[in-house]
Amino acid sequence: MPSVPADVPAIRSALLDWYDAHARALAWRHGPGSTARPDPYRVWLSEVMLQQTTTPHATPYFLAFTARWPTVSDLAAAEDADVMAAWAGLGYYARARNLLACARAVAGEHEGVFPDTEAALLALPGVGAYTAAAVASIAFDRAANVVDGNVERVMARLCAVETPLPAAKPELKSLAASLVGDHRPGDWAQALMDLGATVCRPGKPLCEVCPLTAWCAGFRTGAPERYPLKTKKADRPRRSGVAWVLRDDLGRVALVRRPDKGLLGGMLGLPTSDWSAAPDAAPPVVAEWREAGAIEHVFTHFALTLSVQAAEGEGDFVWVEPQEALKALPTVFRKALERGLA
DNA sequence: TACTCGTGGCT
DNA sequence: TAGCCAAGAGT
Repeated sequence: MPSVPADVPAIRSALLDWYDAHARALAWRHGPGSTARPDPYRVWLSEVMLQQTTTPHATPYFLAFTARWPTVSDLAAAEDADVMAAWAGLGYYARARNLLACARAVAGEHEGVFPDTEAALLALPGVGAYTAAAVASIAFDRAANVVDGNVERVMARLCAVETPLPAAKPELKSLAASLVGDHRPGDWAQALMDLGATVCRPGKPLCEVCPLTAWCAGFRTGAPERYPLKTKKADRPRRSGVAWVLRDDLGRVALVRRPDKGLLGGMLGLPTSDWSAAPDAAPPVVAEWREAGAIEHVFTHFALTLSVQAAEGEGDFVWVEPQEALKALPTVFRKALERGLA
């Protein structure tokens, strides 16, 4: 078990100084050391959007959501379909369902005001250990232990942790906890994450500009990029199926609302076969189907080839104008629809 | 605990 | 190009 970093006050001071000079300007962030109290709604919304999602990808969604729903009460009053459509393309759609559930819990059970403790935040839908700690520290100035993938990597390098992920998670969290303090908790959390994102990067870390090299055991090994160690992941299987692009005499596209649970849950989608079926699976309605090609899409745990067939016809579907459908669909269906319309 | 759950950019 | 990776949560 690696020891707690020596000289905690010096490490904290060095990183906070670095943050004051190098903090990134982000849509949801006030300047470092700002006395303006961040809006908990915006902090929470940004943290949910940033779960497993890059800043460039999340930023336009954050701007669109805050423009359309300026407060948590506005979001709580939104239609489910509008929120799911606005989330389309961002991925991990359970986040959008939980986002609405959380907004409605805050509006209905907390009088529209976000709770200001880590424990109370943790009880909200879609708010886990990371997000509860992040909102508590950034929005409410609580000394919470904010641990994401960046922080895990920084700790693994700083302390040269030889245990591979994911088994090392408790150890890395404990190391991060030893550095948390009451001074500028929100800035501390963001400084650690910014350092991981821009300096202590997964590949080719920029140790020459890092404020922590004096204390970094990984740096002293000469190969800091080796950390954190990881156990090998299983190979990604390949699946296939058929997607059907059916258009009525007005040119509208036939869509289906997917069940709330499971892949792409709660989202609109094209009618498809099972994604293990042979390409001759039975179409949803009788029509003169023609081959329109195929699309590839890679999910987290499998790769998918969808053969696309197109036809004109009628049936019991959600009929949507093609331009609207393209905006409201998850990427895999957007790709298939574009192929079917071509 | 281990698996499910998206997407796009980078190497 | 095929894998890696990103401010994780729910089950």
